[in-house]
Amino acid sequence: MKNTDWINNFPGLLLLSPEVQNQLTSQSQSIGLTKGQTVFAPGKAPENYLLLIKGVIRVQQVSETGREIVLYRVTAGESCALTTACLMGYEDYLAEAIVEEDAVAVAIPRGVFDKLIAQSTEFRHFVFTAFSTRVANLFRIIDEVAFSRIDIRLAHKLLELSKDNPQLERTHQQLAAELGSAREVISRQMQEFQRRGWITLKRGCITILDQAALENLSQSN
Amino acid sequence: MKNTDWINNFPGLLLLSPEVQNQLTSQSQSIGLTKGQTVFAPGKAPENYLLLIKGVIRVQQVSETGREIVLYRVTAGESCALTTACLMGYEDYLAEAIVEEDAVAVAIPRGVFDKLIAQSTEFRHFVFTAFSTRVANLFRIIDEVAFSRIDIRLAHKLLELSKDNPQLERTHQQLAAELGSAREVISRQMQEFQRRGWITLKRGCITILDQAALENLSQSN
DNA sequence: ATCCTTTGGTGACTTAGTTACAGACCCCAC
DNA sequence: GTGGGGTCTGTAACTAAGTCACCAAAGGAT
Repeated sequence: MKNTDWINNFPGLLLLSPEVQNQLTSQSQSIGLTKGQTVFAPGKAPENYLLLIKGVIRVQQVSETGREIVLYRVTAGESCALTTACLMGYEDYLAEAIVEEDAVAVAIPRGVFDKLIAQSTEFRHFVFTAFSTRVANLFRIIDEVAFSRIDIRLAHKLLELSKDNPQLERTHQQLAAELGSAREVISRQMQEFQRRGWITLKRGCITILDQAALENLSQSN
Repeated sequence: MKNTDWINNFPGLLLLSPEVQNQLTSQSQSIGLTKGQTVFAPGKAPENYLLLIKGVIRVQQVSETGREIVLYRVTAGESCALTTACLMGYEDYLAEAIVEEDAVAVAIPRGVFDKLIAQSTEFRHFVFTAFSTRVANLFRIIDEVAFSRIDIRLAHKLLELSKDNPQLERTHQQLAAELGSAREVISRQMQEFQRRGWITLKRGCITILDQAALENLSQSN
């Protein structure tokens, strides 16, 4: 990537001195990631600090029994902070990252990353902020999995995933994987939502009819 | 604390150059923490990076409905890495830390911490390693809460908490809070363990009779 | 059209969490 | 010692969630 405009996607990086920005752009390279590709997995260590310019990467955990739960998504303008940190600590890593929508990322080699961390307060701040956002998110997931009802979590997730358009192309199985639940459980809950006229179901597609009702449920503790 | 011996408690810090070690010891101060004290809580921000020399700090999450789950413990020779990082990112923080056994900690002011991170590769490595260990632990908790049976988790927790001596002074309620479960559930499971002759129960005290049996269960996926 | 795969529906059952108590234990005051 | 009050544990009935086994519908490929 000759073009260095990508840095504009990251407000936190615009605070860096021109000199540091220059190092970032000159000593990194952009890579393409295609849908379905595994960015990292237990035992498969990424060598770079990744900044996502385009696309979506899903980070999820898979249990021994094959059940899954989505931990978070990395979208354009965000970094893979958490995963990289884990690797810097040489911890065995239990999650995996899958490209959900074709993506372009800037890869910052470990050595450069390390140097920039040392050099730039602003870069450190950028990295740590990304870090703490993810960690706070993990805390929230623990809270939800441990203490929240599944109907509330499902309502919340439907809203989160449908953000802009009310058509949501997901299978019940995929939604179950989002929440770390079972397909049958999600199917039943969605039938109940449909019975109440909040959504309609078609094979592989959910249409949200009553967003307000879902919001109301999802906030009800 | 005039004495600078505390640094010996942290193998990772012994790798630092004498100069950096000197900065650490000269620009920090030790503080005493008494049992039951709140080290931080949602809305109560710690100002320092803490290194624990003695004692135990418990980090836990409390749900809106009052249910609790223990996330991890900081013991002598460890740091409060995660919490500090969260604060550096200015994230709203959902967990709280309670002193479980009278403790002594070295408090490194934020400014000094920041300077050392910039200066020393080894210090960075120390901090990131601590960090990633905690994050990996959060991943494990999510996995267990979402996918593990409560009897298996309980067996595991009993072993973890009883490490050296088979007498374990905890109430059922406390164990439930460890696992993010309910007291009645834990009571029932422990009665079952007792029925099988694995433990005996007295008010506020569990005695482990058959450690092997518990280990066997806790490993059975 | 037929076959096959994916997706969704259903009922019976197990496990976990909730609610609402009652009873046991323990410490302290008297 | 006796009597209370608080803490801790036991129990039963119920709801919520997850599991298992199976079937049926939808949609794509040949």
